[in-house]
Amino acid sequence: MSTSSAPPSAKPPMRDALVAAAFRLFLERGYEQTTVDDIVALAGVGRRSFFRYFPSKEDVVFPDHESCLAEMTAFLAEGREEHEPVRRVCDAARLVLRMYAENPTFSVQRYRLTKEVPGLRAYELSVVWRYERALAGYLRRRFAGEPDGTLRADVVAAAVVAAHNNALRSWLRSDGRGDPGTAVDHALDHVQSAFGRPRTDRGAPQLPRAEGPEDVVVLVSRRDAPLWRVVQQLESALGRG
Amino acid sequence: MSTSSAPPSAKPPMRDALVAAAFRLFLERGYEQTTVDDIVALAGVGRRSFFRYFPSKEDVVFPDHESCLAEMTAFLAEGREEHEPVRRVCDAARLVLRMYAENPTFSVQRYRLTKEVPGLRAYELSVVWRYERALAGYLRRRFAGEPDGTLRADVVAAAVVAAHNNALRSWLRSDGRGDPGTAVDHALDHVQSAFGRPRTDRGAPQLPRAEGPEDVVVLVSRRDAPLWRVVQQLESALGRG
DNA sequence: GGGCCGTGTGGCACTCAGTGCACGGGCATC
DNA sequence: GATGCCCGTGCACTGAGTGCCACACGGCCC
Repeated sequence: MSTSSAPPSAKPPMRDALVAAAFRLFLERGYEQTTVDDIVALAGVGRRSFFRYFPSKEDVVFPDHESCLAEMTAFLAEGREEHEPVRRVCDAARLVLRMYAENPTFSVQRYRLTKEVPGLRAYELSVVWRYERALAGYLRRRFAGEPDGTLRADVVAAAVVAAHNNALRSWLRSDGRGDPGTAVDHALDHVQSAFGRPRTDRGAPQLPRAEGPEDVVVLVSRRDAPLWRVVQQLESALGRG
Repeated sequence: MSTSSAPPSAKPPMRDALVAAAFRLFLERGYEQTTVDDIVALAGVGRRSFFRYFPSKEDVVFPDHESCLAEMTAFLAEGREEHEPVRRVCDAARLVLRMYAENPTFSVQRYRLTKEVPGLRAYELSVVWRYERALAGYLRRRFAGEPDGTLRADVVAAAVVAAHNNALRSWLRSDGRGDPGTAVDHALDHVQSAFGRPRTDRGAPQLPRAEGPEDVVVLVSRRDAPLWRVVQQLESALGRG
């Protein structure tokens, strides 16, 4: 029952006690109405110890993001060349979803807090920003050399984060009922179909082969037609999106 | 010459004096090494007056974003049905660029500050977030009723902001030399070509007319070819991108 | 002119987040 | 048992932000 026999990433019970005490007070009297002294009094520890575990009062609301960010960084670092870049960052975003889905009630409580308290919202933004920069950094490396590589990397990273958050928030608004996975998959598919450029064509292309005339599309367009319309017609001609 | 005759948004000179004093100190000894007492001492005003004009120490670094946000909100509110939505939010983003471009040296100084100081970075994120929510709110209204309308709205807004910031930051890194407009236009074109689906086709399309065979492009593609490659070929065939 | 406002400003005291530092107690090692 | 170390604690301090009151200035009515 003791946690003292787990050398790697042993969870200090004190940390968890602080988080529990903090959330109890935050929920019953609000974040700003709760002082750090209140928290440590309820947890039965010294005030100084709070700041040993959490650099700031806001950090106690997001106790697991630091490790999740490290997990995402590792996941992106171990990415191989054969991974399609956009697909890879979508999978990385799913790591964050998994963390939220592991503790639905906790996630919903935190969501309600961050929605109400401006300071927590700002803090969450800086956390999300670090995720986004991790994704963008990975994409920049993968797109290196391509024209507008960094631009595309930044835009795709932002789109992936936005899609992920859109689905995540809608799940959180529903009190964490149901499976958030399918909604996030759908949202990320949306982004992937808009941006996904398989890079596998440099190695083993695996491009599906045309097998007959019915697999060929001929598009006739005016040169000065708006590109969006051409793409729109092209999409419907190809039977997509 | 007096400002007493301008009831709406009359600029108190005290506000400007505080901003000037603050930046002088921030630049010469750093943001965190400068206290609010230092600022008010240099500006020759009382400490209490500082917090009359700026709700927090961070606000003095972004003295014009509040009005710019109001400007953007008004710009989006006056948007007509005939405006293509994605195009409209791109134009709204250009309002922010214009604000930065109006004071290049100030913008560059602020950029250096926000890059170094984590607290300012977090504050800037919350400002950018409000811009993004304004854009997303507009798009949600325009996409209302469409399947995945809110998802598309959030993703497009995030992409527009990311593209804008990508170009803006590269301009800021170059010490504000040159014209940021073309880079931002290019970045936003990138987003528009990925997402732009004009709705004008319900009204008067105004499609340009082809005038001869040299204005016609014929593209032959396999039906199962990756869309991105087809678009790429299409772009070069049309002489764009 | 002498009161009566509303507004802008300064001063003061206070709360609270966050930090530096030094102390004390367990705990392993030699 | 002495040494060093890690962890938790108490204390004093800085600095941001707030509430409250006093004061000065200008107009306005009586």
